[in-house]
Formats: sequence, C-alpha cells, structure tokens
Amino acid sequence: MLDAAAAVWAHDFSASLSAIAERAQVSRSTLHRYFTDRQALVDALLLDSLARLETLDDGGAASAPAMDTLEQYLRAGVEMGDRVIFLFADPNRFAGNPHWSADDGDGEMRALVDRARADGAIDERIPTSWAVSVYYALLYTAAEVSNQDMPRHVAADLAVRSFRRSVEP
Amino acid sequence: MLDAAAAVWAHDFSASLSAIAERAQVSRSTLHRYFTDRQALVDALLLDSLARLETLDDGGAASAPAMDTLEQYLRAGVEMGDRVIFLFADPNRFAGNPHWSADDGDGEMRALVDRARADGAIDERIPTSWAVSVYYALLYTAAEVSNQDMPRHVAADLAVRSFRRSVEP
DNA sequence: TCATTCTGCGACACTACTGTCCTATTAAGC
DNA sequence: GCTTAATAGGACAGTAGTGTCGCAGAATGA
Repeated sequence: MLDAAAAVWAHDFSASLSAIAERAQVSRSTLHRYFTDRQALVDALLLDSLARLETLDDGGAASAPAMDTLEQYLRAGVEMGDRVIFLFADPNRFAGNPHWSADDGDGEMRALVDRARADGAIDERIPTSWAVSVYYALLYTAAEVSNQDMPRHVAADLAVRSFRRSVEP
Repeated sequence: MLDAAAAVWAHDFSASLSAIAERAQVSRSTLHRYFTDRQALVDALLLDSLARLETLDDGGAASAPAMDTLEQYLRAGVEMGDRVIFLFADPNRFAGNPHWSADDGDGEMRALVDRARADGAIDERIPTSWAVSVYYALLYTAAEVSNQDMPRHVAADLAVRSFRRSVEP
C-alpha cells in the first residue's frame, strides 16, 4: 500500500484514497483499516521513505571524502524513484509535520556540504543553501526522468556529474 | 487576481478559490465573474505566464551564442518568481491542457540546447532531455530560494553558473 | 442627480472525498 | 471441517469546495 501511495502521490498529491486503494488492489475498507485517516497514511509513507533514505545513508563510510558520500547518497536516492518524488516534489508539502523537521536530513546535508567544501570539492563562493537546493533538485529531476526518458543508472550518472560540476571550484 | 493565484498556487496548487479571492482582496463572487470556473483561472494564469516567458525570450538576439540566450532566458525566468514556480512545480500539472503543448517552450528549448551543443557549450554525451530537465530544475530552484534564502539576482547568478558548469564539456 | 456598472454578501444545490459502520464472503491456521 | 481473522462491498452522514443566483450597497460617469 505504501508503494501504491508513493506511486500515485508522486504523480498527484491530491489524489484520493480510492485511487490509492485501486492501485494497491485492495478495497478502500482495507486501506482504512491499516491507516485510520489520510494523515496516517501520509505520515507512514513519509516515515518509511525517510527511513529508507537513512538506511542508504548509513552505507557510506564516515571517513570517505564528503563528496563521495554525497555521490553515493545521490545514487541511492535515485534508486528510490517515486519515494523521492513524493518527498521532494513540493518543499512545503510537509510543512508543520512533526516527522518532517526541516532539520531532519537537512542539517546532516548541510554538514556534509560543509565538509565537502573543506575538502575543496565545493567552491567557497557557493552558499551551502544553494548547494543543498541543487542537490535535491537534481535528485528529484533524476528520479523524475528515470520514470520515462532513460534508465535509472544513466539518470544517476548524469545527476552526479551535474552536481559535482555545478558546485566545484 | 492572476498575481494572487500565482502566489497562492505556487505554494499549494490544491488551494481553494476562496483562498485566492482572499489573497486578491476581492470576494469569491467577483473572482467568479472574471473566471467562470477554476479551470478558466488556471488556463488564464497558464496563458499569461507563458506569454510573459515568451516576451522575455524575444529579448534575445537570434544571432547570439545559444548558451548566452539560455542564460538570459534563465535570468529573466528567475525574475518571474511565483509564475515560474506555478508553471514548473509539477511536470504533470498541466498534462492534457490544450495550452500546454509539451512542445510549447519545450521544442524551442530543445532546439536551443542543440544549438548550444553545436557551439561546443554542451558536452556531446549529455542527452538533450537531461540538459533541458536540469535547466528547468535550476530555474525552479532559483525562483524557489529567492523567495526566502537570498535576493533574486544572486539566485539567478548561481543558477546560471550551475547550469553552465553542469552541461559544459 | 440619475443611470449604469461593479462589488460584496449570503443562500443554495451539487459534487467529490472522507471516515465510520455493518454484513457477507473469503482466506488462514489448527 | 471448524474457528478465527482478514477482506470486499455497500450504505451512511459529515465536510469542504464548487458553481449559480439574487439582492443590496458602492462606485463610476454622463
């Protein structure tokens, strides 16, 4: 059901629960048993998606160059496809949601960018906020185009290349 | 009213007409007189926003290097702020809308990218579709961050730099 | 001033989605 | 086979948004 919700909501967040139930091939009753209301489903999908991001994140050795960690994280994110689109399509989508502390992945991401800057992989003149924004924008874009235009790994390669080039000195 | 609609819908496309009327400081009745239904307002805003993009586009000399035209177009787009966010927040938002021929700005954009590639400003290995996607992603991102993090022209500078670097050989 | 137009306000029916409930049917486990 | 749990299907009221209408007050302009 979470997969169905991600697939449907990645395309249109205002889609009804009926649409999700249909996609998941269950009745609306069943959907409602597992998730009392719409908010519960949103939260569950949000938590699950964030948890997956975390998992992927843990794969990276803390000792590796920060830019390599960013790259690995980016590639893994692209693999998540619809989940990433759901998460990052609209920056205001989860405003006010307790599970979506703006600090969530964001603080970590900023720290990573700052480390990469210290390593000389990011130009001094580029604000951290811009680097982070571009990072998410490319992640989202790669996930988006890999739904139609090209295979996932190609999109991931392009996103990685574009990100490194975008921010390097 | 169009400005109000752009401002509100840039933040949340599912926002009600009441919200837009309130933002525009008119009654819902008045809004309804000018735009019979929701679709009419969407179409009007879509057409108006596309027209503004066209106008900005015309400023570029056809003889200039394609990449310079792209840059100028990008800068002008960032100035449009909410209109751009409204247009490009969700790639599927206007699917099926007669005024949103995927070919609209897209065919033109692809042609521009191909010219830039011929000029040597874009790497041969980068697919046109990726360059176009990145272009719109950076345009959207710059419009987005210039609503909060930094002044418009700074965001535009960063977007231009990031785009050129992203795709150059 | 008067006539015309525009606007705001409220009422209304209609629609779509939501959340809840109940019942018959199916599947699973023993 | 029997018991238990899970599911599908439908009915239901409640809610929010939509589109339409009529009317009263304000603004505009001759």
